[in-house]
Amino acid sequence: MLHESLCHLPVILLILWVSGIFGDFSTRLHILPQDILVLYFLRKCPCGAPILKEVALLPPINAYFKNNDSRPKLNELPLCRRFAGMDEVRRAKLQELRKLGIEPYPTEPFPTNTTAAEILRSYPQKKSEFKSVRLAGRLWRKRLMGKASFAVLRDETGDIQLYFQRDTFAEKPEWYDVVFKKLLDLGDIIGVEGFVFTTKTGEITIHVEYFRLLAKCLHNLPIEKATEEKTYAALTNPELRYRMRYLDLIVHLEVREIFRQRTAIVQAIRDYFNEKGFLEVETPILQSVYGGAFARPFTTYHNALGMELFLRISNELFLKRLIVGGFTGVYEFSKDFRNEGIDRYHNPEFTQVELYVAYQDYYWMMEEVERLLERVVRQVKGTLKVKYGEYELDFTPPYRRVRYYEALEERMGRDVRNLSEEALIELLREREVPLPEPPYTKINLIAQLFDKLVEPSFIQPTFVLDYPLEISPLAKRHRQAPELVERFELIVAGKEIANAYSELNDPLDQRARLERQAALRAAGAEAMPLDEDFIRALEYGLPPTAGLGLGIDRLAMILCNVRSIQEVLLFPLLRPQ
RNA sequence: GUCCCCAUAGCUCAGCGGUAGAGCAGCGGAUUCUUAAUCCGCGGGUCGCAGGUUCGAAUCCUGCUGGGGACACCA
Repeated sequence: MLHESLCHLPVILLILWVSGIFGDFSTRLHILPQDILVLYFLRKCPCGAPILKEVALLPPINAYFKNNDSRPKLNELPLCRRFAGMDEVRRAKLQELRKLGIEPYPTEPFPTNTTAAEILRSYPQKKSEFKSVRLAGRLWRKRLMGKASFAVLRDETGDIQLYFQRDTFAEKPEWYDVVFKKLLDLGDIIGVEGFVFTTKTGEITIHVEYFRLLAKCLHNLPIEKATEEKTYAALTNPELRYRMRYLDLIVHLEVREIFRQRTAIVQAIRDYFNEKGFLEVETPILQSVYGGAFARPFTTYHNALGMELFLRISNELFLKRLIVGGFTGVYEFSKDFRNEGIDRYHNPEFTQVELYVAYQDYYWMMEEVERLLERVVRQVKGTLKVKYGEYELDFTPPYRRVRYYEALEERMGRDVRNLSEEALIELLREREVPLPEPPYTKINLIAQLFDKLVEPSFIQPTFVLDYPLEISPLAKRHRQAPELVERFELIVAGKEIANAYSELNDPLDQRARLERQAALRAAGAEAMPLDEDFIRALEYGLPPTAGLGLGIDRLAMILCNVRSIQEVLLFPLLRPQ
């Protein structure tokens, strides 16, 4: 062996020499196509030992001489190989089922009488009630062992083990051997009927006596597997999860739980408001004048009217019109649309619930928010202490209350109200806070300081109250300080989740403040347009009113302990593919 | 809108100039208490798209598309 290799040495040296002619050999130690050509002509080592045979499998010659069509054509392969790993395997099984007279998408219903969770919860106490169960869901795992097999069924409520035994199977044995073992795939939707028992290892299991295919699944499912030592991740790519949310929901029971909780949050809020006698209403999404918030709107076009319309950025002005109209408490779960950037706290369409209650003020509303959240958090989480990331948030009222300027002074170590614009800009630079959008007004700079330095520091539920008048054009002047308004925000985990005022009901003041906004708008700033009809409504008399906006997505993020808003939106906005 | 990172098998990822890899899923076989079933065998890819550099590109460069993160806007 050794001497054979040695006798190839001259050939190898020849190769190196020829290669040197073709290119910069010093940078590589690999065999090139031209090397192979040399070998091809030499064929044999001077000692007589064949060379080409040994070299023939080297990569370049493979590429060099290989006929591209030498591989078997796809349709020449037997079916089982041709479509291995592809959806077509399942398509073929579907045809096979039809041949056996089994419709893969039957019309007949399959009424169930229990669920996986129900069996797991109640069977140990009430064994006699589970002699004949019917349930339906996806076939989730198969552990085939010859004449008996285990499988897992996943229904809406969770997973339960199935047991199939050839000899006790009610149908013909072929149903076990062919239909169950060969033609059913993971992900297929089936209905099963049988009795519940406990295995030797203590797992509650359905002994299946009859099953029915209800819908064939034509895709391979990414199925998660996990043990103590190791987890085989299934579907973690966020893009795929959001684009194919149905798949995400099939695979991840915890994702289903997030959306159940989101719905539970909405229901708890609705229940609370309804018990209070507030009226749930619906107001226009398509508006010819938008308002109620600072935001760029989406525009659309009405063909018959021949006019531009806006998707609402807020429903505030409509709800106040309803209070003018005589309702004392109205609320709406409002999907609002804002034409702004997308990040983990912002989606272009999002949901808030807004509530307006006549004859109340923001102090009353603060207590109302505490009572509401106490109820909602307890109902959804079963406790008032909620884990959010590294924090444990405590929703037990009362929440800390801190005035806007006092919080700012506490954080900055001095009162910033008397500083000049230049001094404020300097202060922002000093604290490494990016400058806001120009024009730089005192109030914009102060608001930037507050938003960047103060707000994120409130982790536990905290009311910040008495905001500057300039940044709150719809809130009533503070009863003691005319440069402030009666407004609060609720901050949790450093983010605003609610915003409320004693609503401005002085039509003259409101007109002046909105005209000021209109002037700012004309100067290029983001500000509210003037809604003449809204002013007119106020002129008819809005009772003293407390108003609230509560961000449902943000609240859901906190209560579900997720860090991105996309996790609490079933179908977050993504670019189309 | 700006900057940084990512895109390889159905899924999760490795490879980062020299024949495209693993685990899970899939296919064939064995298996009547398994549970990540196990054991034996097998297949699976336009390496996001388009150019460029190179004898040779999944790998290096440029552009594009999509996503993630940060910033800006905003809630």
